[in-house]
Amino acid sequence: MPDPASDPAPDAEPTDHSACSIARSLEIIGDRWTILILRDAFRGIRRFDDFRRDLDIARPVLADRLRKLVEAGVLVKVPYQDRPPRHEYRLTAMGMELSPALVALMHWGDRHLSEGGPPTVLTHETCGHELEQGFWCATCQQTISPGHISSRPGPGATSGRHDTRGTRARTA
Amino acid sequence: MPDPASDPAPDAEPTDHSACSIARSLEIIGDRWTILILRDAFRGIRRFDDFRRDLDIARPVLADRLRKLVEAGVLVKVPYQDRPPRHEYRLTAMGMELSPALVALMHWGDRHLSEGGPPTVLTHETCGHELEQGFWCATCQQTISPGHISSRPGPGATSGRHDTRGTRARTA
DNA sequence: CGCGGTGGGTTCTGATTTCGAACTAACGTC
DNA sequence: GACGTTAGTTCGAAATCAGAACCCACCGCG
Repeated sequence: MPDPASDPAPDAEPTDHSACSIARSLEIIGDRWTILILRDAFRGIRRFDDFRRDLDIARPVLADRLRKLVEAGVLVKVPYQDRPPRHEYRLTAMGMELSPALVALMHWGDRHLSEGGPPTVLTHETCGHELEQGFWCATCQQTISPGHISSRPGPGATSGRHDTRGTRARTA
Repeated sequence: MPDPASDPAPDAEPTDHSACSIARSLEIIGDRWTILILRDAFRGIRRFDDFRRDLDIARPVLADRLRKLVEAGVLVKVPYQDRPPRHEYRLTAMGMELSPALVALMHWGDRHLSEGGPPTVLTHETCGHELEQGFWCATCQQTISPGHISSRPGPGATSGRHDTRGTRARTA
């Protein structure tokens, strides 16, 4: 069980960034505006001007980010009227699968950056109770705490180990 | 049960960004380099020069990002020798709690951006089986699919609803 | 003691990017 | 036919970036 605290500096060879999924993801959504655009998309915003108004973002920047997101397959342009050709931007399935990442970011902000009371809480629609985001072992049918996670790097992974768990809060 | 697909453009009033946890989080980690630095930190890298070598990042940029992360409380400087004063950068508890976000990003990249084989897989340390990241209802003792999530905005949340689920892949 | 090497930076450049304000364009409406 | 709406593009100013050089404290070496 590797523990970063007892394992000072494993390697120094430059990581091949093109082979790291995080780096690849960041090439698409690694931009402050882009993530806020996606957040708005999850909130139901779809039209150019609504994004612009809500985000108070410059038009060229918005146009650029939307274009890139469409190119990447995260959003699609769906026409909603013909005779001035107008379309809206919708999340694709690929885009929707970013939801865990957005939620994780929101939770982190909630926990550590908010002052005054509990912010957004996700609830189970059928029972109404609070949900937590975590890791689930389908075989053992139980949730896993970060301390019990190993990683097995596949072909597309960064070289070597890639612990995403932490050192049990010992470092703080 | 709000569904973005049947609910075209809910609002146009500008969102108060300072009141959105995602926006607040992005103020700290909303930067390509910053996230890569954190990824490295999770991999066990701790020293200035190791970050620099691994990321191939310019010194001033690295120094700036590390300083900001320390200011924000995501990293701490821990001295590891005295007589040339040297220190390493370690994740705080707060920093470690970014792990779900990083993992979500990695998973997304793995699923949608990787070519050729399955990349990094997280496994349950005790049973060895593959883990999935998801939502868990502690009351019902079951995982929840994105379609069964509601959100209840608290004081620190964005105004109104904040669906993080999507429109059941209908949009693609 | 003088000299190079190392870790951890800062300061100074220019080159990119990013941004916002203004303009374009196509259409609908009064 | 002047005006508003939607969705952009073009253009110059401003922030950001990378890179090279420089600094400093220390260590080991001869």
